Amino acid sequence: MEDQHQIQQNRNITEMLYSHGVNPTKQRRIIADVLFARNQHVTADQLFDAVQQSGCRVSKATVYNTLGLFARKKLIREIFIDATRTFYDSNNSHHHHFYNVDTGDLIDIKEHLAPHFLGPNLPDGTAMEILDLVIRVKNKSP
Amino acid sequence: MEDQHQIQQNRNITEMLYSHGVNPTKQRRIIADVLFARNQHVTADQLFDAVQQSGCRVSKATVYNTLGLFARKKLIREIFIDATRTFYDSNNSHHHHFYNVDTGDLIDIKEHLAPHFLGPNLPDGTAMEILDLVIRVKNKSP
DNA sequence: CTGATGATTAGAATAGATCTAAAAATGATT
DNA sequence: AATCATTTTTAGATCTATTCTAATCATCAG
Repeated sequence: MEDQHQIQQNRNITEMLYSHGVNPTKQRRIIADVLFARNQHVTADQLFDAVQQSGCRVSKATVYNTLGLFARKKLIREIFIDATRTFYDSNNSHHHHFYNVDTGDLIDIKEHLAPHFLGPNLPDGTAMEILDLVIRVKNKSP
Repeated sequence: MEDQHQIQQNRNITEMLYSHGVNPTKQRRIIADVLFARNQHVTADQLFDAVQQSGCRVSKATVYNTLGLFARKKLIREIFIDATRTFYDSNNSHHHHFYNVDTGDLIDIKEHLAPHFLGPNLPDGTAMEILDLVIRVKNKSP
């Protein structure tokens, strides 16, 4: 039963990698497995630890390379909080984030709430510090 | 005439520092002078170079400390592009940014354009890569 | 099997930022 | 002016997230 579920999970992950143009190597499947186990925000370091804990051995360089690759292939999103905090978000759907500068928590903003920033929709017990919006653009190919 | 303007500029900067609760020391005035000479986006490193070029000597540590202080005191804004790119924006008014991933340019978005992101308002010759919105909140003081 | 290509790895290297401890400046008090 | 406390600056060391390097390993077409 568990095995059945695990096999299904592996198949899904392999599919997902393929469909995003990522060659599903062993390490990439391990990393994806941990990363997509649930929607979550992780740092490269946290993910490295989580992979270790799962009993598999993947080097830290591979974790960094793979997260970069996944982000480039739009499997996941990179979120730059500050110079020492880069999160990876396995939830690929259109949404934004609250970041609590006191606690370091990164919290999802449901997309439909986005127009209501100025209303009373901040997380309980928090006040807005600053809203930073960066739109990354790229040069149009000619 | 130039001197007169410079004196006025210095007075303005001293005022500005005071009014934001920053003790206007020599180095801080030098840094503010270069930083506010025009609205601009600079990295700590670029600012350090610019200060050098202006003929004044301020250590790099002081540049970092001072930029951090100014940001904390809301004289300027910190913009985190990625793990190795932190910009400081001397334009304190309410606005956002385009970042060109190909060129590394940081370009202002006029606030009133913000609701029209999806329209044809991107910088010429560019296409949207990703829109990242992070709202930084802090715990309400009890 | 053989060679080519791509992936992974450990550890070194890099770079932005921060820390440290000492020196210098400032300012208040006598 | 001399003393003391406080703040600021500084050079250099240190930290830490990330990237690089060069060697090894895996995969697969022929």
